[in-house]
Amino acid sequence: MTNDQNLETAPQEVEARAVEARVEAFIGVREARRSEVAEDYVELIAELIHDNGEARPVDIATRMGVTAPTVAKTLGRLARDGLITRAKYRSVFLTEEGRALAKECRHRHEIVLRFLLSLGLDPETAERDAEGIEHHVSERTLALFADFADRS
Amino acid sequence: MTNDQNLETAPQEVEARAVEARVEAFIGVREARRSEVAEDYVELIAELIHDNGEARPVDIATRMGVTAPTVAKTLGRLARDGLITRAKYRSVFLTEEGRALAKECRHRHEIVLRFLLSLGLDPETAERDAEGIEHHVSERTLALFADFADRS
DNA sequence: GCAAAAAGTTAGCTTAGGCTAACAATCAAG
DNA sequence: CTTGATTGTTAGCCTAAGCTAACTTTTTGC
Repeated sequence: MTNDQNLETAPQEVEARAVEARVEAFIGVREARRSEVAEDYVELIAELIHDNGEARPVDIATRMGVTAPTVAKTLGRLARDGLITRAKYRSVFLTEEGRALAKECRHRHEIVLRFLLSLGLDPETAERDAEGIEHHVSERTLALFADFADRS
Repeated sequence: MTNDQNLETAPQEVEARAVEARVEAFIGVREARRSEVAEDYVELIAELIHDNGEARPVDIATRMGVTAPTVAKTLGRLARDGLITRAKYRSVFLTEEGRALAKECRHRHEIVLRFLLSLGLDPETAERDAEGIEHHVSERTLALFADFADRS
């Protein structure tokens, strides 16, 4: 410690802490990114099961805007990670864990969407932004969003 | 068209349009994801140049929370995409295009951060969420955020 | 001015998430 | 019950973004 004024927090320490927070933020965002696709799939699968009684890969592909092989590969990952079960050439089902995740995602999506709409955004833009934002809101922010939407 | 009531918009058409909007949202989010890393780097490089007079790969690595080889590879892509220039074993510089992007990102980041703070969020969480959210807010939403923060 | 430390690079591996082409299975009409 | 359309899978490719290990270059301290 080759330092003087230690009675008050030195400016460079404040700065250092800010930088550290930023680094944490970057790392956190990278982590969030890794589960984004899984969350989108699980949420969509739940929706398809609810609406159509089943979630077929072809419908997932259409709704996600990707090709069938991409869906197949992603479903393989979801199955490996214990979020879905499936049999060859058959529809997809959510595991207990998958259902829980889907529910949580839907909840977040709805709050974010409701919040954006209550801010005065048009529905199309709100939908689009919500889709991107929902994976990056902390519990704390979500609570504030819900609160705000309720008050409006 | 084996359909009846065409005087009003049929419910399944409304539904179809909603689904289409959702698909567009997914595609849009995927596009946004592709430029997220580049935006983060460019923004950070601008910051380092401003604060330290130069942007060294080692500092980028530390601040991004990744290793030096990862930075090297990413810088290669940024150079290829015309956002930065660099010479071997030397610091990194932004091109005109890179500077413009950095400025835009910083602007977005600041608005989102200011907005979250004005909602009542603590600074650490705000920083973290802003980092994730900033890449997914449309111009329209950004305007509403700025407006809200100003009014607070 | 040289040796050690720090910084930068290269090679090579991994995973995720896209794609097309080719093939296999299922389903639906006839 | 067969055949053609639809759906699903597999193989193989690509890019991005991460890593470690090994190497080169630059900087720094004596």
